[in-house]
Amino acid sequence: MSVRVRFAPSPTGSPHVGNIRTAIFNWLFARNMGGTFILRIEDTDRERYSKEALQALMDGLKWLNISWDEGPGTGGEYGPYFQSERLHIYHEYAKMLVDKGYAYYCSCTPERLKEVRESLKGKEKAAGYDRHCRDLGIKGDPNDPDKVIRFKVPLEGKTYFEDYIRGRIEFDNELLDDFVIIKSDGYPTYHLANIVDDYLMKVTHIMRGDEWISSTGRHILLYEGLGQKPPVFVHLPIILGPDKSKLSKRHGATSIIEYEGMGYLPECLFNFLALLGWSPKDDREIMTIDEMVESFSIDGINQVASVFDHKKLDWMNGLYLRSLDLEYIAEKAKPFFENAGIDIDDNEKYKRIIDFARNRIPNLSGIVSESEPFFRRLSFNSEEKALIDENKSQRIYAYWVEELSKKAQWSEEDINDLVKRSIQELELKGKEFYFPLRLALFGSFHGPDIPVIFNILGRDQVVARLQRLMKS
RNA sequence: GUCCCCAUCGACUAGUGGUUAGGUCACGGGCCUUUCAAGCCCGUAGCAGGGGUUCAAAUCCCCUUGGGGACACCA
Repeated sequence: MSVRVRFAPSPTGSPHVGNIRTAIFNWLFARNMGGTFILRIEDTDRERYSKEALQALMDGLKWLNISWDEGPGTGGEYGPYFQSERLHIYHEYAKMLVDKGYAYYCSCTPERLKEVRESLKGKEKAAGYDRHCRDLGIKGDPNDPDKVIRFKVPLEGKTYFEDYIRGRIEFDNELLDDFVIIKSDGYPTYHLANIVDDYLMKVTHIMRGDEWISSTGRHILLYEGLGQKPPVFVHLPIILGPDKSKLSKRHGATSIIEYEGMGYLPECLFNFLALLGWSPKDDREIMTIDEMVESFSIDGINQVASVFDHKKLDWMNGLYLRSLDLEYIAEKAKPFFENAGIDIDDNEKYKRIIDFARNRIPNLSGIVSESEPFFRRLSFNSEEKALIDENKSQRIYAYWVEELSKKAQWSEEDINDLVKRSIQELELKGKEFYFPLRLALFGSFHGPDIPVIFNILGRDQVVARLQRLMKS
């Protein structure tokens, strides 16, 4: 049987790297097995639903090149893929569960529930609900605004399941409460919608975050109620912040949209996230999508939560920045220059600058400040001015202006020769030559090699920059 | 508090009874070099603790400790 997996996010916020990592694992698994990757939108929480979040989510997946075989915009024979459009289906199954005695209507008010929870606090075997309506035989309809439908959890016994990477996990039924499956607004809870959809969409493997383990007992019970065999469960370790607590806002960026904004490359983020909790079991780290698809396996998934290490991300992104096609990087960098209001119409010059700047930065957000000296009119502080005005410096500038005017075309070799000649003829030490010259051309003591600067600026610009600083 | 999950360098990980415990990031040192990056080389650093099982345990079992997650008409 062909593998079918799904990524089922809830559009309630910006796409979190933890969720995206789950998407990556599912996608990789589907592609590796030649199976189907489904995108299903779990929008049953109307309070927290956000249209922007949905858009950001789909944009994020597209940015990372994660395509879905079935889902919004793509269609598929098991749709619709928005849970909000499947209410009649959940109602049908909920009614069936009630009819078969697996569930019941409950008319307890939120106030009463709160009181019950308070009174149960501290008790040893405290479940959240006291089963007040369990045997009242209340009649109703899923749409009734004053009733919910609850699942009738067996009072004793154990419920267990076999996790693919953790083995057998079991729960005491008496610790589970009669959880809600249809809310008073007629929408299903995650538990019901999830199980019904996975069953109807013929999902074979559920790969989801670790935090779902404790709910899985309920899900197993639901499958039993439906008379179905549950799919394979694969619970993924979660991603932690540097302080080892669940990765969240206070650890800095958590949304992939933010990473895009900071100038991380999708290729890198995909690679990095894939390696968080998964290993190809050899020493490879930098891998293409195809290589990851080729070597992906559930057996390579770790059961340990992993810390999101920004420093390693930076290293990896720098690597991608330097090794990917120049045209591509230049294209990705454009928005950063546009935002800074820098004119990059001279495409050849622009690309030379990118080629220089890209190997000195961890992400594209730094590319503007790195290459800015090539665009703006240089300014100097008093210390720098003093060096510029020194006799030795002035002699260098004059010598270069004169030499450069002799011909129009200068190769890298020519410039290197000129550098050597200058040092000899003007009888200077290395630093006495390089510092003033680089300062004049690049505005800083530190920076690119002289031939690199020359190559980017071109002869005329170099001459112009020198002449501006010459005392006549 | 209750239930569940987890435990190899600071971080990501390889390791499935016999290894000098390997790789990567970070860190330290060196090389290259006019400088800053990049690159290359070398190095520091780890099996949480305690009991078993076994000729042999990072690997299997138990306990302790530590960390994490879940306990909603949210997912």
